[in-house]
Amino acid sequence: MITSGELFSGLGDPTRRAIFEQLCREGEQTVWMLTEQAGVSQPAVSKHLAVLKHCGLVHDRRQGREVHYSAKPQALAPLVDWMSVYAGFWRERFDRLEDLLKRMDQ
Amino acid sequence: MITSGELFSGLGDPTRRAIFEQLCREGEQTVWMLTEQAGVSQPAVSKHLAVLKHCGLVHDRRQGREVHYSAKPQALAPLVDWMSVYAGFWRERFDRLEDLLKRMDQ
DNA sequence: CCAATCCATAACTTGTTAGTTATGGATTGT
DNA sequence: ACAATCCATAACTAACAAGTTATGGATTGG
Repeated sequence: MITSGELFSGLGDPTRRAIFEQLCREGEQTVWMLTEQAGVSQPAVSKHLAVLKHCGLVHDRRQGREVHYSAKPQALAPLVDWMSVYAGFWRERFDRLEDLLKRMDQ
Repeated sequence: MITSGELFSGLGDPTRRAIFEQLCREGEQTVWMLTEQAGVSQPAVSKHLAVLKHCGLVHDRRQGREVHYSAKPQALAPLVDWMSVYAGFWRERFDRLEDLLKRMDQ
């Protein structure tokens, strides 16, 4: 299982977070599409995607010579759990999110 | 204002996160108490505390020659907001899926 | 007043990581 | 079959971050 720690450091890098955010916003994207936006080289993007994949934050689907990546926001669940413990103040706001993620788990 | 990015990298380090968690769990602590738990030298702890303070995650109160640190979980707010947005992308998709399933039932 | 304590900063070392270029495997189109 | 495209990996470099020891300021106790 992925820990909140791995997710924190996985999303700690700005470029990597931007890639994940783009996948969330715009849906499935090829490596090349992500590279155009990222402002870094294609191998750099591939490495970031490997890290995100290890965290379970993205899924890849090969189609011909293209690889399509998509976001898996459910993988944020351990972060939600961590936050609900340490951000007691926002307990209520988070209960709703937790419910949603649990429904997805089923 | 502190961005979610600064919080992600601020909490990305395991030692730093452990310090913050200890402050959340056990309340106000001196630097020395934190050092005993942290497993690293006192200057290392001080540097981590400086980072956490820059993120607004801790507050320090000097009393004599001791400095008491305490957690400020409210500073996690930008992270909560970030999560709401990007866990929300999942919800939209889930809703669309629900719609689709409903239409298929008919 | 002097020694001891608590902490922060400075200076430095080292390990990690994000970036690069080079390359090769797999696939497609001609 | 061949050239071109898409992507991942390897190998390397450079930058940063986290650790160390050394030091000094501030405070307390004797």
